[in-house]
Amino acid sequence: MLQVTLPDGSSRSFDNAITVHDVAADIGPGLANAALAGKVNGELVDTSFLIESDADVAILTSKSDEALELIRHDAAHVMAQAVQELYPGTQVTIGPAIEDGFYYDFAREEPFSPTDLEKIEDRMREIVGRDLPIEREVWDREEAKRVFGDIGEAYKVEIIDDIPEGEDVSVYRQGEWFDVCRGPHLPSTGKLPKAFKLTKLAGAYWRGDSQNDTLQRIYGTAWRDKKELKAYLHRLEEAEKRDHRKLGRKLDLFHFAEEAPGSVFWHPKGWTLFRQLIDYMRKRQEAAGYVEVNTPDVMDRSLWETSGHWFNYRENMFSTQTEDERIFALKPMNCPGSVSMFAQGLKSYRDLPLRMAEFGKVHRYEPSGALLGLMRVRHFTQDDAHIYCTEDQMEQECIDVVALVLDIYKDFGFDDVVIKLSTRPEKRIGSDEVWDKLEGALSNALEVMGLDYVLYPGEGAFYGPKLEFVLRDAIGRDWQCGTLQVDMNLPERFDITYVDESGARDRRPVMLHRALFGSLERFIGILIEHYEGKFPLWLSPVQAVLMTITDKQDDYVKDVAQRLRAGGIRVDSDLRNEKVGFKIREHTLQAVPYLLVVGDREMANGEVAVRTQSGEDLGTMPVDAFIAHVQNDVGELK
RNA sequence: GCUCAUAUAGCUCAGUCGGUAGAGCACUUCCUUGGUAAGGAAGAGGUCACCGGUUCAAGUCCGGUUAUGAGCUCCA
Repeated sequence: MLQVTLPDGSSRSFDNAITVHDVAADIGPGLANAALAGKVNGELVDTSFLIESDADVAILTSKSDEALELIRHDAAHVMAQAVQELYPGTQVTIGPAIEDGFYYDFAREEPFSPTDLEKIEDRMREIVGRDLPIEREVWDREEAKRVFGDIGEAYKVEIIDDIPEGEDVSVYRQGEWFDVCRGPHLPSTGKLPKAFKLTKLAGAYWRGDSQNDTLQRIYGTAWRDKKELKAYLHRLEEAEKRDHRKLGRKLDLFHFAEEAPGSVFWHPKGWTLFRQLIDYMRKRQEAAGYVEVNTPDVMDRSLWETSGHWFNYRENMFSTQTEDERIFALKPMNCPGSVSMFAQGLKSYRDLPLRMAEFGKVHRYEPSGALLGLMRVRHFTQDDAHIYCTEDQMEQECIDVVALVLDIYKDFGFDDVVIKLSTRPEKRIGSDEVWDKLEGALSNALEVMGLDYVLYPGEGAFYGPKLEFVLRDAIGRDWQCGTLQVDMNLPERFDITYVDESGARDRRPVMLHRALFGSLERFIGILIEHYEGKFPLWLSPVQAVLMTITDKQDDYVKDVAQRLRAGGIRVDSDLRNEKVGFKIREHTLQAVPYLLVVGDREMANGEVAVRTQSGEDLGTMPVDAFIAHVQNDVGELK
């Protein structure tokens, strides 16, 4: 006798051991047919899993989220089978489910072409049509290695070697094809919904290590049904319209040129945006007790030797040799300049915490393949700051930084920001006691504030742990924007000190590195996609456009434009010989918040007719009333 | 840096089998003076990314370089 308890609390008894499928069949034939997998005592299993003692059992159908993962994993297997049928000699490696889909990495001399993807997709549908039962087998480890070795699957042999001793080597078989896999899987290939699509081809390194062989990765997406697939593809299309590179061109914000890869040419409108953000940050920082400084862009090699960059970061630095054979480098980071600044003159404990901000332009020679629009550039501006404080002050300073960055993000509508905490890496400097202190300062700050975070063990910088504040772009890529790092290394290297209460001159401050936008370039890239180019009034490069109906209003409009500018409004005038409908359309597409139409009537009354970007008609109002309206609308952010 | 792809007018793109390049929008001029998402006509605009090769002939085929894109790696 064994008893099975279902999620609703009801239970069923069976005389002998039974499979998950049997349990489903016992409940009803419809469920037996729909069952894709089971959950036994919380563990995901195949429908063929044998239940031998009392257990909590749930039947998973395509409705559950876990089933969607199974579907994607199965799609990867079906793809691998299709690839090996079509291209014999291709080796399989790994193929997991990922967000929205799956991939599989293959080893094959000849590259796959985009047309191959169509063939593979067709073959996948055929394999689904064959409705091959998917069966789990447990193999002897050495036997498994021999079989996979014999058929030339060298990577699989490595994978089998990596399965921990004592764990089963499970092999899943579908028809002639089989693969080492932990599972679970669907009962048969016919259960895989024909709602998948192969999306892209890419190179990938074996085990994610650039020292290893390059494999060919095929990405696909898979869903419960065609409707979901269609919705996903539509979502992608919509996201593409938000692409900051497209909008940057359309809205005339910036461009890139071949001569300066990874460096932005900011156009007047884009630079206005940039300046608004700097003005905003400056105000926030001043209110938070920061001072602002500026340090040189080009500094002598010796400074970079002291900071450690010359040895640890040189391949990422732009350097230059002058006529007198001195070697200078463009700063890749602001910290060494900041520390030099701190070292200037005598500092007292009374000066701490010293919060020193700098809008610093940094240059990093990033790998060519890493460049991406505004998101990853070689020349960017950080809203950087370094906070020098005592160890006792460190935690409160961390709390204040986290509170400030989250509050600032809120002003842009980023309410739930992903926070990552990266801790001590294997290669590091400093004692474990110091690391305990540094990591504790960061994690305590988050915990005191009741904030969730994701832990990335071993991902910290060699000199200290870091917090990252991550924002997502239109197509779902995550970008680190804000960052907070604690550092006891640089103060040591530069031997900076302060005088304490007792007059001792050799007290070492702790140093916090923080950037809130992170890079202005990247943050603007995120903002463009976030707002789809329709910036809030205070950020809009052009806040209002005055447009005439006929040339009789030209002089009046020039006069009104002067008054609006005097009122602090960024305004353009459109005096072109075009119909007003044409002008409305054009400036609406340019996402100008206020469109001001001026005809004879407005001119006679000293008014403007106001229309918003969204098409709302605010009617006519005197010029001063409009200025007041805008000033009110911009609010405190300005 | 690695794998694959792409590069034609300011922008978006077409260009078949190798035979000296085309559209729409934008731009300029003219007509039109029109009240809330595209008025009309004409014109100008290209060393087909760059370097080399094959060929009687290259935007088109081949090789290299650069840049860009997707992903990988990296991201102090």
